[in-house]
Amino acid sequence: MSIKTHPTLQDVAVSAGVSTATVSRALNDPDKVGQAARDRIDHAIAVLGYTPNFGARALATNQTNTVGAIIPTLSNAMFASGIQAFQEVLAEAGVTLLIATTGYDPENELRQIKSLMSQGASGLLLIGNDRLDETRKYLATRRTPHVISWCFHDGTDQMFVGFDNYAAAYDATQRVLAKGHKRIGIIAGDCATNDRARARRDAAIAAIDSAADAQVVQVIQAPYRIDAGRQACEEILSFANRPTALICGNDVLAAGAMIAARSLNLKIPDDISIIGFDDIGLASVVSPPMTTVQVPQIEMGRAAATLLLDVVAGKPDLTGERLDTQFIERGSLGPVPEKD
Amino acid sequence: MSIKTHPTLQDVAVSAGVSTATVSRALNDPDKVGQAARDRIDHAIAVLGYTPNFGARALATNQTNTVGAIIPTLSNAMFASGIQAFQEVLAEAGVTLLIATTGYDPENELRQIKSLMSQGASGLLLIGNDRLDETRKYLATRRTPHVISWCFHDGTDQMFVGFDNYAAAYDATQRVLAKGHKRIGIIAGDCATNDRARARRDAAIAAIDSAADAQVVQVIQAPYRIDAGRQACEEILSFANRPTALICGNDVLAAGAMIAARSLNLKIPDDISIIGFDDIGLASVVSPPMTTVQVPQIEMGRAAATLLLDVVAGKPDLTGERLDTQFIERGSLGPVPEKD
DNA sequence: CTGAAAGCGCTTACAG
DNA sequence: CTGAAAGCGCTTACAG
Repeated sequence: MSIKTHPTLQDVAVSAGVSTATVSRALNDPDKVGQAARDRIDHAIAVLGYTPNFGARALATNQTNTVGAIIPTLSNAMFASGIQAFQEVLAEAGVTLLIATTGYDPENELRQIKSLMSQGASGLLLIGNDRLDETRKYLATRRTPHVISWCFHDGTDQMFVGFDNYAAAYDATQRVLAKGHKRIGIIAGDCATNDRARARRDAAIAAIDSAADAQVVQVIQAPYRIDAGRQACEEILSFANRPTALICGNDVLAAGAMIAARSLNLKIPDDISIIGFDDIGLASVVSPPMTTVQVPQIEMGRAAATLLLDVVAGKPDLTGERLDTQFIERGSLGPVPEKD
Repeated sequence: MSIKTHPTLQDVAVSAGVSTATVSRALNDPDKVGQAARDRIDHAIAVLGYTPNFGARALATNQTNTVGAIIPTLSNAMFASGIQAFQEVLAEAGVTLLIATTGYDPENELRQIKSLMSQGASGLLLIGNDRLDETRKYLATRRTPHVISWCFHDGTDQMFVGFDNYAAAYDATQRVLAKGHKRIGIIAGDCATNDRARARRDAAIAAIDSAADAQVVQVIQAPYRIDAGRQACEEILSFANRPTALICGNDVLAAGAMIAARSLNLKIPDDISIIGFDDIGLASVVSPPMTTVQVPQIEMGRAAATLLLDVVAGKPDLTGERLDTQFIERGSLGPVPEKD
């Protein structure tokens, strides 16, 4: 028995007694083909188990029906849900998702961009606005269709579908200040290559600074991992003049901080308030439930997909979209302790 | 200014004063090309900003360097981490990941399989062993290289890289029984199209049945969402003869159950023990920390990628891999209440 | 409605 | 080390 390689359009044509052109039409534009021919073709396809060859079609039509997403990590629930929504919209449009992760490394981002583009991606979803100059140049010179998400900025020619991290964090910090907290600690994400983390941190600092009598007790950076948040929190709480509130770069960090606080026998929020960012599933499950900033991930993923599809299709007059976040007050935020 | 379409191999060849064959060699097997020619070619590539056309290359070589993963959802932390690891291994091997989700719908799985295959995936990662007969036939007749993960079965010709859900859940249930619990409730995942959920449920029931004096108080199915777990738990706890322990299909369900128990003023584990499955990040963050079954997701993702790459490469004598799970005892499991 | 034929951009024996 | 040329499997004007 010989190994039968995949059947081609040609095989179908022969089997159905028509030309390859007709088979191709039957596949892509059935109305252009007579009923009789169509029936024979359908039958031949079924019998042969024919599937179109992707490369050949891509070469002939010069389009791949493929789009790429390059994200820091899939491990964060934050991105996972957004990408899930992103993918669903693509699937509805018959577009396939290529995915790659960078681990927050800009060099890696450039590498993955090149890789996905050479794999035929006709457009790209990128996260955040921190990237190599070389990457910007690459994107610009090839006019790579792309949409940037998880952040939003005005007055650029970039297409953003996201939210204003700075504004959201500033607002959240003001809510904390409104509870009377004067000494506040900040556990920021790794800011080096992460503009969202930086914006959140800077906003918190700015808001606190602008409140006459409040002060930033300490700012620590930690990677987005529970244990890192825990460790950072332990460090902050070991200081003499302990803060009464902790503002964290995201929910994962805040969850770690809550563990640390508890292990030091501090009551949340009686002894210390802790707030996160993102409102991932975990936030409402911990106890007390976590005060955080809700990011419209699903909506963002869907909107980004829709826009990217439009960009790829070359629609004119496209603009980005700024989505709203929402401060979610739950049990982990309380008034400043009386004794203070 | 005319819109310059992407430069081709041909353009590079002309610009470098060589034939396309030589440029192609310089790209794929540089040693076969003289230094001088190589230099001119590299220069031309840089100046022109040339990127190989994916479709053409795929057509000519009959390989795509692309692999697909079709998973129920990206929203569950469970899959996200495993897929992340899977993707990293692929990236190291220069292979790109196509991703699609099914929402636990078998019809959708088949659709996505066809879609990714027609997009040129040279192999597939599939989750679990529940699927349409039609899907099995499709996979078999085309000899689609694929690896099945998140479950493991002996004595098939299928390639599994996963763990034994039944054994793991059976073991976990025995640990619960060993604490003296007699009345046990089960909140299973949706079992209809999910063999892992079914195996976990059946194992729990079997283990309880085999314990002389223990009984299954109730079995409820719920989709893997926190609110669904919460609701299911409320329902179970509303019965007169309330269970002293709750075995949940996964951590998400267990987290919901913990919220419900707390809202009914039941202390965990003093009044009721709750255990989950998967050991996602959330499990160690809730309080009390959740007793669960740790699944080696990272390792599983990596192993699945390695195996799939081998399968695609046509390596002989390949076999699946059964990974071990580990029962993680944390605060949410306690002895049966005294008063009982 | 249908077919013959050119062309998409690469790779790869085959010759030299 | 290098080039001419065929071929990969489709699509799509062009003609009929």
